[in-house]
Amino acid sequence: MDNNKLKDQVKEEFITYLNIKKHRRTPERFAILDHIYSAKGHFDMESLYKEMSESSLRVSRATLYNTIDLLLECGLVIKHQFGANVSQYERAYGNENHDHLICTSCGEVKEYKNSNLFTPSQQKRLQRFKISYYSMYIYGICSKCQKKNQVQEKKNKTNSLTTKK
Amino acid sequence: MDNNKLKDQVKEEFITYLNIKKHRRTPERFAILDHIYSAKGHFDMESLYKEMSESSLRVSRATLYNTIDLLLECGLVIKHQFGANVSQYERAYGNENHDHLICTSCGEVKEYKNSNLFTPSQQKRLQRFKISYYSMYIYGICSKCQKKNQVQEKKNKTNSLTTKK
DNA sequence: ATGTATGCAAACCATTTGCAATGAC
DNA sequence: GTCATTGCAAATGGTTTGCATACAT
Repeated sequence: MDNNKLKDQVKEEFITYLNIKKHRRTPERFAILDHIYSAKGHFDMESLYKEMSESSLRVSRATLYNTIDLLLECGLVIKHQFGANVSQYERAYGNENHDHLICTSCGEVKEYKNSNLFTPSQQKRLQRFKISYYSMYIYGICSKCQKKNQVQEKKNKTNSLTTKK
Repeated sequence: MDNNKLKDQVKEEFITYLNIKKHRRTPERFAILDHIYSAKGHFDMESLYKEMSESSLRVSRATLYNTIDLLLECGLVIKHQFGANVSQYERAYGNENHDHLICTSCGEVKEYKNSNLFTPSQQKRLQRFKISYYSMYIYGICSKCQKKNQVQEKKNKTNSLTTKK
């Protein structure tokens, strides 16, 4: 399987990072990384905790948060805070580069493939800032909610007309 | 003053929104909008609360949160969650369009002017999503922290050499 | 007069922290 | 053997909520 290759690669990268930082290579840390790279898409801490509770190696919330911090620092995981109370995460590799469409009405988050990187002039202006990754959040109203709103507005109109009479 | 003109404009827009939604036009709501449009840049709820406590019309935290929700909904204020625990806000008008450079090392957030809008082909693909605004967050290491890290790494090297002896 | 909006304080809940026990080195 | 890491449970703190009072309509 192709995903196993990726898993090995990120594990290697994680080990290198742990060695440099002189952190220990615990089974919990590898299990968490492995689990995160078993699926694409967004996840939050609660779902990760529950999923891992049912897996071979159960880990505590504290360890989950600790390990996520390490994975964020070495760039293997990306963190998003779209507007809800819970932070969302996703693996950094094996996902296509994408922006996020966030509906401010229903909260739905959709991925939107968009591979426009920085132009040379932008790169130049950013030269002193070492980019590790970037996130584009596009807020608006999704098509479903637009329709819902239209229906709602029609209702309101009818109501105000009848009440005015 | 030019800013007063903007204040009047956004107040008008807010009134229109309140009327449509049949919300009341309370002095607190206008005071909060006015205060937010008195300065550029980011702010959080705590600083807004403290500043307004010292102003002519004191408002409670509850009202602050209620009103910010309204201002978000009608698009007069933008909300950011850069990674720290507190949400950051900024006024939507009178600020140049800008992206955000967020240093993952020290947490500093810098604005970066960047007026590249969506290309026609992107617009087309987004046609069913009604964009109200978008935020570009660029994570990385700022120049200051890069320097700090270099110094740190040199130290580590020296230490490991001496300990190896 | 009516019912929405405010202020206060308590509740909520994701995340962080303190500490004893574990296990990587 | 040493000390970083884990798991547990308690603490934290930004945000939300419930309810009595105030006030916009």
